[in-house]
Amino acid sequence: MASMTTGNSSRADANRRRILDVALAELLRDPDASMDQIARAAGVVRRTVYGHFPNREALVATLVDGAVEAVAAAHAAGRAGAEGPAEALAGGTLAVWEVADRYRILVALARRSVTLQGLRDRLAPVREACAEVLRQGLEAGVFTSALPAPAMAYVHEQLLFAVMDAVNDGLLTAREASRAATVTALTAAGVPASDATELVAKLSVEKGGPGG
Amino acid sequence: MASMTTGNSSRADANRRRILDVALAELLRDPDASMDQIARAAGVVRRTVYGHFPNREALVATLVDGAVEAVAAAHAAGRAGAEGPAEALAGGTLAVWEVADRYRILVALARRSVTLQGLRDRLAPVREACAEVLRQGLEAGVFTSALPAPAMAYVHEQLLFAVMDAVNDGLLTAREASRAATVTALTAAGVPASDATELVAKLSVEKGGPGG
DNA sequence: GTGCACTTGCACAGCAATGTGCAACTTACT
DNA sequence: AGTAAGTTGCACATTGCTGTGCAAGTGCAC
Repeated sequence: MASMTTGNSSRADANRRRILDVALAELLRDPDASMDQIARAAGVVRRTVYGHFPNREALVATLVDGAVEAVAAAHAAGRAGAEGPAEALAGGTLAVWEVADRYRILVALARRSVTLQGLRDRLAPVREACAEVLRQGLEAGVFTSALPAPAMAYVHEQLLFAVMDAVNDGLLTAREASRAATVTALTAAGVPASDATELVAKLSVEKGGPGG
Repeated sequence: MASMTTGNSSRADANRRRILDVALAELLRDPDASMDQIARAAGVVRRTVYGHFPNREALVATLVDGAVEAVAAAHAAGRAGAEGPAEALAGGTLAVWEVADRYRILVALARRSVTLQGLRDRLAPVREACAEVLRQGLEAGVFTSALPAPAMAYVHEQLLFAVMDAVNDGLLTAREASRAATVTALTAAGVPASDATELVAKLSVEKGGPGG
């Protein structure tokens, strides 16, 4: 057991992955899930988890690192090559939605937790990038809002989670949620509903989004 | 100590109130705040808290009851006498904002917590009332959205919290937040920005909101 | 200044979770 | 078969929180 971190058996590696996967889901369901709950859900004994991660904090940190990275990458990729703030906002939103399942846990964790407040900070760069896009849009007159750009970024973030909740509760399907969330995000930024719908439809087709 | 629930000394009553007040703030800061944290924050010993509330659950329940009631009442009052869905939505939003400080804890608690998941249900009536207003607005063509009315209600709710967070983080002042949040809520529902601003300005004056 | 209502300060039992140590056991590879 | 990495099943110490019991204290009212 000494070199469980360095050594690479197929089994050990698979277990590690599965523990991380399951932990993500389990912590989403209950941010206070115990190591035992996670271990059992992963089909493993608690002691084994401690073989892969020195403590709970390390496990969660690994999880958070991966999720933050994935979201940041998706957001950046979604904005790449966009023409104008509206396209950038829509593209980033659509892209982030792709990793939504993993993103959810982030905020579920960030909401509570004395232990994990650093997480909000970790996510700040993404929010700032978003705020910058919003700022440009306001300046260019593409966006309109009673709120300053940074506050709009907060709204944008929460708006996505609201739609995720709605999906979870069966109020709309995951298929339609992606575009609906993006349209709503643009609308909340003051883009006329018709323009927002049109833009998102165009981007969805380009990027090969769901439906047609 | 036998009749602390029935008897009424000025001191005991004041303590009870202060415990509830402080608990609200303390649980907002950390939904997992212990009885000891709450007690100390209220300038009291843990044992004393147990004199007023049989257990942690009862304390939180009292808190929740009060907050839910206040929010529901404010929401209803804000919609009273409104002409059309737009006014109803704006009025309800402005009114709810008044009790925002207490409302925040509700969702902070509802988000996590295996113990308190019933809270989301308790809040459901308010959300449903909101959804009904939204539905009427969609039907009347006053609102436009890619989302069904119930999902819009989710967005509406989260939008308010996003603005609250923004206020907490100093992105805008509490003074301007009330109207800005309401305008944004209307805008997210597809109401043109200019119309939304105008309507909210009118309502703010009528109801004697902040600023003018 | 006596009594009552409430508060305090301890002490206690109980529980749930964390993190470790160690001796078996199972796989997989050779 | 034999070896090594990984897994399991306990046992254990520790910690933090809950809820309760009881005796001594404090303030207010009459």
